Amino acid sequence: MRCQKLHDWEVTPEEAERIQLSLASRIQRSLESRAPIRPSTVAGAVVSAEAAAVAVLRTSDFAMVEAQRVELPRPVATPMHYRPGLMAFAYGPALLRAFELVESPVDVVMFRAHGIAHPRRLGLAAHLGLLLGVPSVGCADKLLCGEHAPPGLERGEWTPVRDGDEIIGACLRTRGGARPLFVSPGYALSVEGSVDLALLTASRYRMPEPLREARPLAEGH
DNA sequence: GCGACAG
DNA sequence: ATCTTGTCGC
Repeated sequence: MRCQKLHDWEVTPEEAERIQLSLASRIQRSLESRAPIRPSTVAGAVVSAEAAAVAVLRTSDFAMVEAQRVELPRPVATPMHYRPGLMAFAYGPALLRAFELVESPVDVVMFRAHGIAHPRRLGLAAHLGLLLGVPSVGCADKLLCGEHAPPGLERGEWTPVRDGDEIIGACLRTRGGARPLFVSPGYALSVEGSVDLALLTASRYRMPEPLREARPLAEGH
């Protein structure tokens, strides 16, 4: 996959936040097109302290058709250097190198991170979706910002995540009785479209299949 | 102002 | 990441 270069990655935290604010307006425009998506392939992208991994799955049978892994440069993502809200600046370069290795066509990407459910509306999933020019969704275990009511216990039930007047994501029950997942639009998808994609890709398990496949690639080896 | 804070 | 609890795989 090819990726657009819109800015430097080696920047101060203050500069990183300015970049996020300037890119967030492009995301906003991309969310206006709320065409329902019927992907034939979905990629999952996961990072760990050691590596970034991308797994490409076919939606017909959820078989993995390609996997790529890139080790992180040693000093970048140590806990000491990680800042909530700036995750993309810690892991973005390695993730994009993994995407550059991907040869298969990818219709949509799911990230184990937030999309627009972010203090400046540019979580890693939104940021990288924009640079890749591919619709994307963020799927996280816990909230970074915003408020929500607890969703019902049945699979498919969800409540909006709100920050002030804005709806920035969904608290979604992807599996009955299990802890909900926080889903938010990345690039070129609405909240409803993001919920639909999460439910399409997660059936037996709480976590969407592309992320379940990518996780051990990022951690293992 | 203080603490919490995606991975 | 790290900790704890609830998720997940047998």
